[in-house]
Amino acid sequence: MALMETVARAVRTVEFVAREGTVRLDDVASEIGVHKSNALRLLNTLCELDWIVLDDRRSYAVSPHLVALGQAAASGTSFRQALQLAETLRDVSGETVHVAVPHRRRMLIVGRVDSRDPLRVSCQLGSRDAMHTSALGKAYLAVLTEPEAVSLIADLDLAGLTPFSITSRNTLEAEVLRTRDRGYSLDFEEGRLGVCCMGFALRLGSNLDPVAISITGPSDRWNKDRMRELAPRLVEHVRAFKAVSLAGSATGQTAPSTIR
Amino acid sequence: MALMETVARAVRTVEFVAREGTVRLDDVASEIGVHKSNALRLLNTLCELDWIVLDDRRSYAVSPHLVALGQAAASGTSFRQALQLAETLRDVSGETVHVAVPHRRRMLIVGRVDSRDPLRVSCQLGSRDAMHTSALGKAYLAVLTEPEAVSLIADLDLAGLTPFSITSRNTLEAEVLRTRDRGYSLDFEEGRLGVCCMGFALRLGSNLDPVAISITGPSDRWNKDRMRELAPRLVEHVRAFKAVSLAGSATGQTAPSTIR
DNA sequence: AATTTCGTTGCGTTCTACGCAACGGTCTTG
DNA sequence: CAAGACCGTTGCGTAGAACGCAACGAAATT
Repeated sequence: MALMETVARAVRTVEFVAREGTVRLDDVASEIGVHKSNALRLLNTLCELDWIVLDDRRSYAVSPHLVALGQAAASGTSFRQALQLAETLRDVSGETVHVAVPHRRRMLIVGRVDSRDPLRVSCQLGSRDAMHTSALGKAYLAVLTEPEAVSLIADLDLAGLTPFSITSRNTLEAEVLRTRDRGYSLDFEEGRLGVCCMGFALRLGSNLDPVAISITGPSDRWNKDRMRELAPRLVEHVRAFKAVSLAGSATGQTAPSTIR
Repeated sequence: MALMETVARAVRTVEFVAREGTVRLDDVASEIGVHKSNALRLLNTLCELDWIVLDDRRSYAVSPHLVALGQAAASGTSFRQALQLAETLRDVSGETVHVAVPHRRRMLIVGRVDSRDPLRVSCQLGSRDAMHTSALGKAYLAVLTEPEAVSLIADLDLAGLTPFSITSRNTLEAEVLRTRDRGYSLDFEEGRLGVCCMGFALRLGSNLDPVAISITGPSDRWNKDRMRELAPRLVEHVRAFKAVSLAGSATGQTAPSTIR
């Protein structure tokens, strides 16, 4: 499988610009590792295609049109399904529900259904949580096979974020095992003080990366007791959803995507 | 200026997949106009770069990672500014405020601040309104120079969406002139029955496309009287914002006439 | 189990993308 | 205000990548 270099460079360029917010020509050239004349053609082409814009004569930024692209990605069939479950879980728990996928050893938040309570926890779309300090990450690790999980954990940087963070590989592996038995993951102020989470993971597509879902709330009310009280209902909703989802994909036929 | 074909093909591929939701190899090949072996390499490369995923062994979809990209685009400096103004206008008017940019002869909605009223109007991010039937479009047309506006209007498809839609070029040009004098655009059920809008446009970057902002509400309460009542305050907020924005970005220099 | 459909691979050729180096504009410094 | 530095831009030749072709192989369909 031969990778197309030019495409890779273009993609890296767009991601670089998006990450930096606003960049200059030489920045791109050095980041991508090409001559500046080539970086210019790359940028010119991407401008022509409306993916990048000249912010101020000599500084480039990503084009607003990419917002529409991201929106399309968030409206994909898999996500529509996941968000539907997320809404159910929000209604049952009353707390904010996040949807995330693994990305570069972290969990990338791609969807959200906010709690109706004014006092709530809500993460920004596009932000990325560490695997070992979030219910999202631990739920994801728990649906992987044992060797997959172990090798992934071996690659993680187990930096502590709060006094409750797991910082040892052995502890994390044991926690993942317990999560697998339990059927859902937990996070009591491991990622952020005052914030607790409960997480699930599901495989939507057959060979698609699993998706993680977490219920996030303030530690005052979204605590161990409350979770234990709601766990059976929440687990049941996830189970039922998995059954429907699998049944739908088994026959191969999902709803035809009518866009627009 | 030579355009890079491979990059263009890759971009067109991504946009095609995003538009369709889920596609097969041959679809891409015929859409892009290349041999299927080449389409395969394109898709393989984009998969490797995590921009596209295999949904089900033989159907491709856009990757969730593009959500993060779109989010980055929506967090750009220009947009943060525009959304800030949008929030002010929402608070003053009580209605939903949309932010849009021109894209392929339509107005692409890239930002939104919702009304706090449960009964509200709210357009989906990424959707595209026609220019001649929206306050967004008419506000945009009004900040263009006369020849620019005329040539753009000449290219529009003036299909009527409601009995109140403008469907004649002369009427539209006259309306744009009146909008320019007035300082804001209006839309009384021209795009959708029961929905009224009031729009503004501003140039944020020096040679960036102008951004349009509209205040959208149900015709029952967001009517001519209410708009007339609030117009002075709203216009003043927009004016003040423009002043701050210009002072911050440029030395007061107007955009060079040559774009691209 | 046979047939068709569709994704995959190797190879040779063409054309594109790349680096180089010189040019010319704009912003900075003495 | 002038001299210099900086940075974006352009033409050109070449190396190498991208492309089409055609055969292969694995599913899906009958």
